[in-house]
Amino acid sequence: MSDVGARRRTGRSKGDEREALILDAVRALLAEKTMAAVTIDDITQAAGISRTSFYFYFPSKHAVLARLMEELGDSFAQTHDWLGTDGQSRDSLREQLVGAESIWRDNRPIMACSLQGYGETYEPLVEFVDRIQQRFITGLAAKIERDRAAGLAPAGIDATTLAGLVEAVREARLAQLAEMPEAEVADGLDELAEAILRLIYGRF
Amino acid sequence: MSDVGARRRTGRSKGDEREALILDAVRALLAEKTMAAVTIDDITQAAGISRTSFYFYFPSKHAVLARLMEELGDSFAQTHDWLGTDGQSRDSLREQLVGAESIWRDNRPIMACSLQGYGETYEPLVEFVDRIQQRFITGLAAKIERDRAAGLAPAGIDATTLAGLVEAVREARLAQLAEMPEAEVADGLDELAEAILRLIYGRF
DNA sequence: ACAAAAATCGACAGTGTGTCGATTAACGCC
DNA sequence: GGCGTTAATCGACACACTGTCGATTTTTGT
Repeated sequence: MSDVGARRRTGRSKGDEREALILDAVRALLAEKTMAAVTIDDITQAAGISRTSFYFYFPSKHAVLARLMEELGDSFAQTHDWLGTDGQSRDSLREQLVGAESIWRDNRPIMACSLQGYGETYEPLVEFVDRIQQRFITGLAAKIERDRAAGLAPAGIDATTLAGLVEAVREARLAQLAEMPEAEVADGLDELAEAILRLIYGRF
Repeated sequence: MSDVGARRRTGRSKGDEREALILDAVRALLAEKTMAAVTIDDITQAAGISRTSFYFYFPSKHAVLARLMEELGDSFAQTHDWLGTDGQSRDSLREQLVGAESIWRDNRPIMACSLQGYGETYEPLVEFVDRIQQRFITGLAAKIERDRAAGLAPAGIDATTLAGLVEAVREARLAQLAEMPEAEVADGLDELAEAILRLIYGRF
């Protein structure tokens, strides 16, 4: 269940348990406050450990957030199947959006941190978020070029740029939807799908 | 040249001058550091005043930023003429974007603060940014509905929602463009205009 | 059982914020 | 041109949060 870092040589338990405790504490705190407002003392108090113990496990608050996000990065990677399709594939797109929205909804506070620009000071975090976005953007750019070559999509905007624009609406809207009552989500996703298709395939 | 707040009864000069000094200092500092990294001591030092003097003029760093932004709010309001047109009016849209981009470029650090989500803790600032966005969104929503009634634009997405999506791409892209060399801007704005038109008028 | 490494602790030093009471400078008026 | 009132400035303080140290206690492998 361990064998994670090179820090502990054998499969210890006490430490990993504490680590999980900290992660949980932060998750819980994030439900009430914004990350910037959460203090180390809040965390240690919630986790029932002492200040110094925290620093034994993580070098800073940012590092905790990074860990929290890493777990999510994998989830998102699994919702990219639409990128593999050809043409509009509206249903596949919708499915992809449904998946992404539910990740957003389930991890609202954590996701919010990234676009609140928290951790602008902490390079690793910025890079990490960037990498996830880039993965989506390059994937989408490839799909767009494929579709254009097949005559399914109009030219007119550089494929990578366009993919970036799509990513921007997608993210902005998912963030909003995750804040809204679940009943309105279905419509919201339909609209978002329509918007994305217009961006890529729209003519006028 | 004064008569601003109710704080000073007569048209003093020393105070206003100092206030301007602080504003300038922050503007200058913002060119190097991010707002979160700028400290009050940085400001007072750059402005050549003492810590307490700063607090005489502004209650906090946020307040300075708010002031800086207010000045910009007016500028933006003047670039909304496209919203009054009917139909695509690509040229007018482009013009509007050119104007907005140049404001962005000239005030990059300040604008960046708002979308870095700095001041998430400071309600007035959040509200202010919101209000500016809302002005654009409601204006655009009205235009969209007008165009739809005239049969110039397809239905399918709630007008206000769509306006919000447009605002999202617009802002995201303007932010990026302001970071790029000026030579690439022209193309970038063409692409952005195309994307916006696709969102509003696109069919497929 | 016993050394080595993991984990915990209390106390400290640094940095940044915002506030207080007191002091100095500027104006308005007679 | 002095004199009260208000603007402006100052140094020092109290507070909150971060991150680090050296010392101490647990845990664990053999």
